[in-house]
Amino acid sequence: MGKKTMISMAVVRRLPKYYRYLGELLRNDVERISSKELSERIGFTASQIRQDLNNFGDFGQQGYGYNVRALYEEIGKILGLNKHYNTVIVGAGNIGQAVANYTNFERLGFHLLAIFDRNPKLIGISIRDKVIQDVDNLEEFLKSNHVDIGIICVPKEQAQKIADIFVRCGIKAIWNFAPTDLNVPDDVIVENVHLSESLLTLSYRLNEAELFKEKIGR
Amino acid sequence: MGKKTMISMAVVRRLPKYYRYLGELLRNDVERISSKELSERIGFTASQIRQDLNNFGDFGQQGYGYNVRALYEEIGKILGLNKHYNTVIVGAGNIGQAVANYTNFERLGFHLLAIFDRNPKLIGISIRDKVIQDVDNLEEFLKSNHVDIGIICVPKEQAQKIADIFVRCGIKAIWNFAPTDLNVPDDVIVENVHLSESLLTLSYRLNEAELFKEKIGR
DNA sequence: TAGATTGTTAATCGATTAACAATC
DNA sequence: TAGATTGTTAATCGATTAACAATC
Repeated sequence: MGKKTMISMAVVRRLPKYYRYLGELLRNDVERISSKELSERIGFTASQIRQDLNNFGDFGQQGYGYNVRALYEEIGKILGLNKHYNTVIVGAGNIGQAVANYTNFERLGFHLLAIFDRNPKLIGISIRDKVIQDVDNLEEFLKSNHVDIGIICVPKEQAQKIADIFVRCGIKAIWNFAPTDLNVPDDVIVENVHLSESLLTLSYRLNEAELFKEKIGR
Repeated sequence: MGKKTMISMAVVRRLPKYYRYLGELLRNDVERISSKELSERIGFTASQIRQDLNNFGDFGQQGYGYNVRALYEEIGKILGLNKHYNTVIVGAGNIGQAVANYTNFERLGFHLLAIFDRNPKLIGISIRDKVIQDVDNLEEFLKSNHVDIGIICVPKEQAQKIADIFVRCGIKAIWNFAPTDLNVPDDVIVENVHLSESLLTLSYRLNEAELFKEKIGR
């Protein structure tokens, strides 16, 4: 009996962490693991682990636990890692170059097809065998190449314009590093990486105790 | 009357977004805004906005709404942006360099003191006027300089070792870009940026509909 | 079989939304 | 004052945890 209900984002965001921990267990030749043991390592409750996994199927076995390799592979499939994705990066500045050079993504099945920038000083330079192309060629490129994921690494002022091109060319998933929110149709998925929001969260937490000490004093 | 209760992370993670939107309004010379108007722009409900802000104080005025500048500044203070932070980056690879070059952080009050790496080819090179130093000098440096935030951009195998040095030298906040979880004492805050988890979340969502189509077929 | 551990239901907890009295 | 909009309480919704029967 299949469940058609969409999975909550809270669950989805834990999946990559399961995958990472199971990969480590696998590399350490651990064959089986109970939700209780995994709980102690990963820091979620055993109950939550069982609930999470049961969203996708019955991967465990009573009295035994979970087979590490089988579960690792199942979660890999759930995450879509049995597939291959073509990506392009737009913006070859610091972050664009960092993402381009992160070879681990290639290993996971994310294949970088091309990099674009509008800066003449960068156009023509190679990053990992990819010549940086003029962003004016982006739309044409997307029309003649199938791209699954568009990666935006341009300044925030240009981000929406690039997103519009992506949408127009049928890209359904955008990985956005620009510090802004993108407007896209409902069928296009945007995953944001907002570094400065992460840093501000850190500075908030660093000051939190103090913040409320002052309040109490009032 | 001050509230001493800690704020939930759900609320905290929305604060930087409020700050960003208020900054934009300010730049567009918007003087006042109601929770309803802000709701339409930022995408949170008006009710949630009022609840969130009331965790920190009474910033609004009945019948008027919120003064944009005042609220912007208040949230800035809440986020700790009225203070100045010294940071160091360990790991001068792609991500380390990208973070070092992100000058916007400087503008927010995060001052980069030094960059470290263990690669002799990188040691001695300058990034934004900072000479990359040998990581063997890290501990000594931290003992003679006050550092608020340690930024980890080394491969995952070395990340815990660096975190241990940070903790030993009294650093209370770590911004971790290594794809691993760090073990630190309770009084040390870790903020993770796990790029590959973000990418896997994206690929999950790209495949979600399909995943459950298959399930139903069974 | 007995012990272990899952899958799953029920209970709890926390976060979001709705409603409205207070008040500018 | 009348209208608008907050601050805040109450209701709802969703996510996590606890409990335990099912079963390997």
